Amino acid sequence: MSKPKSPPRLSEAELSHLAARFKLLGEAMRLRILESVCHESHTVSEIVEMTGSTQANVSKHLALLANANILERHKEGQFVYYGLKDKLVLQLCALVRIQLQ
Amino acid sequence: MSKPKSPPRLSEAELSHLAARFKLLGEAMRLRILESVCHESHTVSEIVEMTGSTQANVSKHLALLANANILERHKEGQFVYYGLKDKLVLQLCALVRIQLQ
DNA sequence: CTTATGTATAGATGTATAACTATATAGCGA
DNA sequence: TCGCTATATAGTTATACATCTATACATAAG
Repeated sequence: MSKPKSPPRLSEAELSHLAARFKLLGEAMRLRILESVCHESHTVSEIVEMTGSTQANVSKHLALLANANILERHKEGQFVYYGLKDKLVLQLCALVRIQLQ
Repeated sequence: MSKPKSPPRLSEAELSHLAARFKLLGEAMRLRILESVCHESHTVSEIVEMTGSTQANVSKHLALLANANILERHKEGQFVYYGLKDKLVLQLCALVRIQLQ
């Protein structure tokens, strides 16, 4: 006989990680950055231009997204290119956009 | 002849809504609340007990989630039941959990 | 009505963090 | 070497917000 199947609760750690992931996507500027690199990699300066934010601000957000393995970073000479590493975020955005009609 | 297809950029408003949605999910306590009602509706008191937070705090989060149409709310006598309205958030969580391995 | 219980809200506090300015680091060209 | 450009980081400020305590509101019971 099986137990009354208690729902498989998420651990504290899992919840925190999940929340942290969502929190990263919960900022318009970061979404704009993701949008700007969703098709091809770009340098920081290009992303600054595309998003209309300041260099320092963009650089910080890029670091956050790269640390979370959402973006990949590679250096070419004096330029640093950022590109979308975790394509799944596009699916997430698409799903949520459907939710919002 | 077609233009070089510029990516269909999200409007400011869309970006904000998208970010707001993600931000709602970017809080461990709210995820815990969602988890507690993902199978069946529960009263505020029950959710307070399940989540281990305070009544005031839970009530506030429930209001946020209900206003965002993620939870549905109905009153029965002196009790208020909250239940999952937007089942899509479960898919979102599942997807992100996969991302995190 | 009065009391008890369930839920919501108001106000205060602490913390996290986005964005800014300024500066530091790194690599290229002269 | 020096200067120029690209990127990162440090320090500051302002704001958002999670949480707490206390209180208000709503409903049921006596």
